[in-house]
Amino acid sequence: MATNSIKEVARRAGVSIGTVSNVLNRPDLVAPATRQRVLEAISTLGYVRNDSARQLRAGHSRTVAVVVLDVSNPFFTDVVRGAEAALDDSGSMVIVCNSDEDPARERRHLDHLEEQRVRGVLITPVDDGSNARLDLLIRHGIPVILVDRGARTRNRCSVAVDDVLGGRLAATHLLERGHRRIAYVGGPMGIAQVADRHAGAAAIVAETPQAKLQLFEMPALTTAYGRKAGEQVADAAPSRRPTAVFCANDLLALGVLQEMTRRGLKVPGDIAIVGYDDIEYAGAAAVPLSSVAQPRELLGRTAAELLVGEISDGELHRHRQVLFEPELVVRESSDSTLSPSRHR
Amino acid sequence: MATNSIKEVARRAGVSIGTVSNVLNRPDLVAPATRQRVLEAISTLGYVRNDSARQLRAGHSRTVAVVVLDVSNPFFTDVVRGAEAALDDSGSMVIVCNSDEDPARERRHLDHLEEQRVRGVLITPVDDGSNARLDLLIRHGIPVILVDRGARTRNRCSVAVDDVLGGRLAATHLLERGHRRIAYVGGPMGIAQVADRHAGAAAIVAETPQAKLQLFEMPALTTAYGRKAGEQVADAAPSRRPTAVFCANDLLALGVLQEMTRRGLKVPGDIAIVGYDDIEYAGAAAVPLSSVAQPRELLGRTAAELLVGEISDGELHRHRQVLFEPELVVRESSDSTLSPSRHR
DNA sequence: ACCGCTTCTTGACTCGTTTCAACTGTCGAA
DNA sequence: TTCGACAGTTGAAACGAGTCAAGAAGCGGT
Repeated sequence: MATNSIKEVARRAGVSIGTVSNVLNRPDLVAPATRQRVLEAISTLGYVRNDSARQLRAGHSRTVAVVVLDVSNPFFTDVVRGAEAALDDSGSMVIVCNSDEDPARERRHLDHLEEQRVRGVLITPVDDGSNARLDLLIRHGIPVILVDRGARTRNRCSVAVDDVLGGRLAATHLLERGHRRIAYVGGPMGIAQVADRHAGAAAIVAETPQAKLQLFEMPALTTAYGRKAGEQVADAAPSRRPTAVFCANDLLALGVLQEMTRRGLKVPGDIAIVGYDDIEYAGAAAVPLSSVAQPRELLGRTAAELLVGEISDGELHRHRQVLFEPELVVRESSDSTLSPSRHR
Repeated sequence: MATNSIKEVARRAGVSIGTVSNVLNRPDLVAPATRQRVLEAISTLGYVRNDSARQLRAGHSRTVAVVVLDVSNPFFTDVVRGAEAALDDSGSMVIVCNSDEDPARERRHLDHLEEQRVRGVLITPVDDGSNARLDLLIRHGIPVILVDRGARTRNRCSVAVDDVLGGRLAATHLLERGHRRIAYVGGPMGIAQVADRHAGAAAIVAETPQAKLQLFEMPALTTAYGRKAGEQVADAAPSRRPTAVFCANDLLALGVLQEMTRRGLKVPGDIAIVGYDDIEYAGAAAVPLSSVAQPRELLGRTAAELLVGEISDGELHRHRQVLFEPELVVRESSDSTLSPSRHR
């Protein structure tokens, strides 16, 4: 029962295997009566197509893999959602692989995916070292779309969000509200996103006389380090203390918010806070958090569409680098104008 | 270059395909010199095994599927993590499928997985209607492990967490802190978890004289409905207002917390709050949230282990139903004793 | 020179599907 | 009566890897 092949079905229906295959793949080629008989045989036998055999014949599978840095990160789960939505009615299946920021795991996944001859890979690579492995994939004929990493080389498509612009948006907003001493709480500057967001903010701040952007570089982008950063900011002498904090992600921002609340500093009255990513809980925080939102689903959807394009274009495909614009969502945590008197 | 088979390798190395296969699968059978030659051929050709062909021959794949209700839900991502950890060194690969609570999507996934002859399926089914489909899978020889759903029928293994106990833990805790008027904020009672948690709490409350559990049934388990529930609770006449709220999940609890804060009610002073699930942000809320924690990774890990067991046991496998115990994590939101004077 | 033994190596066959050239009927037109 | 056209149907030949009975080669002993 577990192993019923097309051959069994053919025997049962009194036709050849070719006909069964036709019923399955080009039903209109088969006479209605025959088709009926075959379908009955299929259902009484409980026959289920064997995908391995199909793939072997076809030379490739119909699955698309999404390799993410962290399955539990809402950013990536939304990207996956978008990709799924785009591929839903193309007959392909999406499988999600979790590299967990571990190069070895990523490698293992890519090896396995190549053995599976997947149709294509959407990936946020762990580091630049992945590039050699990805080049190999591409040379072996498996299209690769980079997600949230601008492609340095031009031999692949990519989708990303403009982090520099995100930094500019946040800084512009805070400057408009009258803030002149602004803190940037970030993670390791080795992370491109962290550095880019800083660069954008710094560029805008530099254009404003008397405005200063003070950098706090934390070891990781977590709530705990957010609290620590909050301490450092709050400990500054009142006359030099930043009146606003822009954080590289929302977890840091929530940490900062907690610490301010703990110390009885009012948000946004004493300190305004802007986060980044607009995670689900940003709006649900004690003081709803302003945040730079990225079009996450769109990112996944577009990546998938680029992939479909690349597959169907074949040889004459031109790789594209798509860059999306983030949007600032202003909520209570930064929504007050600093009275001029508060300066200096 | 894209299509290199074992045959190419054999030609290149001047051996037969059988020998190449042996190098790949039982290297010790091959003389070192030959092995070396084959390995060189493999690397100069950039040969990559074709998994479809292997699977076709083997009769089944080496992947295990996890079908979850919602990829973005931390509960499930942790379950996936656990399963991955357990299967990491078994040579199997984990793929994640997202049913998104949609029976049709779930069906499509299961169909596809069966065609792929996956080694096994860990699934939290959308509803009881899935059972027929799952029975079919099992009859076709694919082991199914139910996650977070007690198995009604005995033809499959399952892992779950005791939600009734979770309700008891929360209620016991609140009663011990002196609360007698307790609210249960839940979602649709059609959801087994919601009903079970209520049942547990109700049972304990019923044992305590003068204690009352008031039910607030919201349409969904979201922060927004948490706020709404918070309004209802707070609007009660002070003499009848609950002094504690037990929520069916943390999102509801965060909503309640927000609403209380908005109205200037002190948590836990005026109202104590206990949530459920212990999501990442529970501890990071404005007032750190007490919550009933489930051993999520353990759930996934155990499910995977049951699967591995079932595969290796073969015919003589006895299905098991594993039930884990949740744990109450007490944090600030419920951590104060109600003074007796506050009663009535 | 032959035997028995071990150590490698071979290649035809198998897995289940798709494909496609070839075949069988049937019908209408010339 | 023969011919082509057409609609269905057939079955052998792939696809790539794993298996295993059988064979080859080497070696020591008699």
